[in-house]
Amino acid sequence: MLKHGILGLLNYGDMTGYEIMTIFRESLSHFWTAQTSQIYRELQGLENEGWITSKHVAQTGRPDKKILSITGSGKQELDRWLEDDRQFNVRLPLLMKTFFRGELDADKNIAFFRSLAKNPSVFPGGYAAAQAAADRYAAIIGDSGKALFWKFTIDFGLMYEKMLQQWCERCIRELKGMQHEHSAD
Amino acid sequence: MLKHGILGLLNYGDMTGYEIMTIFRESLSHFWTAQTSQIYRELQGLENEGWITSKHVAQTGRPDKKILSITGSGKQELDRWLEDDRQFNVRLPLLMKTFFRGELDADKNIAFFRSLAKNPSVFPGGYAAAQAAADRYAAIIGDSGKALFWKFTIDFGLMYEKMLQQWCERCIRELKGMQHEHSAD
DNA sequence: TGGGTCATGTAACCTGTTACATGATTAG
DNA sequence: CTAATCATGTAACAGGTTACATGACCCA
Repeated sequence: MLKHGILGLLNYGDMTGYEIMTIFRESLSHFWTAQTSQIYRELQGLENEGWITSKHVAQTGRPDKKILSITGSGKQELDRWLEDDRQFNVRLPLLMKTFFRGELDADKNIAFFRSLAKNPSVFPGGYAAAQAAADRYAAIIGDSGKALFWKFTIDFGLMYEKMLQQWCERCIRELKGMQHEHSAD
Repeated sequence: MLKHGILGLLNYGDMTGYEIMTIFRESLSHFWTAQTSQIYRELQGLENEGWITSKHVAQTGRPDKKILSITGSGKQELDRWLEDDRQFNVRLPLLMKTFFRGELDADKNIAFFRSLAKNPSVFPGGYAAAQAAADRYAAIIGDSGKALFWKFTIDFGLMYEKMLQQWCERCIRELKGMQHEHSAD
């Protein structure tokens, strides 16, 4: 996944690993976490596969850099990956923990859901910042059709956050209902 | 995550690896995928940590089995994990692909969102089956407080699916809007 | 003089994926 | 007779996490 994400970014234009990292932080990181070290490792993998090539550029006053470009076979691989519509493996750590929270007492659980509803999980920097970053890059990419899909992922994040809040409220209501039943015994 | 999920299941009562696997398929697998082989590997890890113990039971007519039990330190570890409310790493493969779908043409993308909206992603066996499994195990666990959290995860799945459908419809509308603009040129 | 930016990684470890392996009993 | 159920794994590889490493420039 990450490998193809990086390939997708390089498809917008040539970049250094450092630039990939900074764009990644403002875009893909909203739905995929990765450390800098992993990005550099994946870049080596992409080069080994022949999907990207690199050009060493000496600089004075700042570190030398490696400019990376997608190759023809890299573009082909990106398209192949995009066309593959199989379902993806689910992985929601939040639910894994929720599932077993019956071990903890109701007050702790209510506090948990309250804090979850309050803290934005998808855009820690806020929706506006995410949208601003998307607009900034849309101008660079210069293709409104491509930028639209960036926006779609931001829309998803917003809708997800709203849904999460509703779910939290519902869980809190049901937990409070249980508490009442108990005190009525 | 998986390690602690297995620990949580063993906290309901003693089980064999095989039983963990079957319960897993009807519960945790809705938000976490894992192969049988990984479950057995994690079980070895749990035993190495001293969080579970095993008892070999010889059987005639069917394979011998290993009955697993959570230990005191295992229960402690489970609680420690549950109390740790740090945010989790996000990982939404669906959005990774969506982000770059601008490479494909609008018709393909509309078809993609249509199929996504139609096919239930969280409960491939249907909501009713998931709920039935939860009820069945609730009777076994015999603790309505714990069963409530199982239900919460199913509620989440339902709300997520509805949200996903709305998102798909919205994306389709915007893509169609773009097509109109083009044909009006 | 201290922190942020630019710029690159290595190493060890842990977790997830894919493929393979075995074999008896029981229900249709 | 054949498929499902019970019951256990190993091996190799791919991908993600954590910790560590270097160093010059520029701005406050």
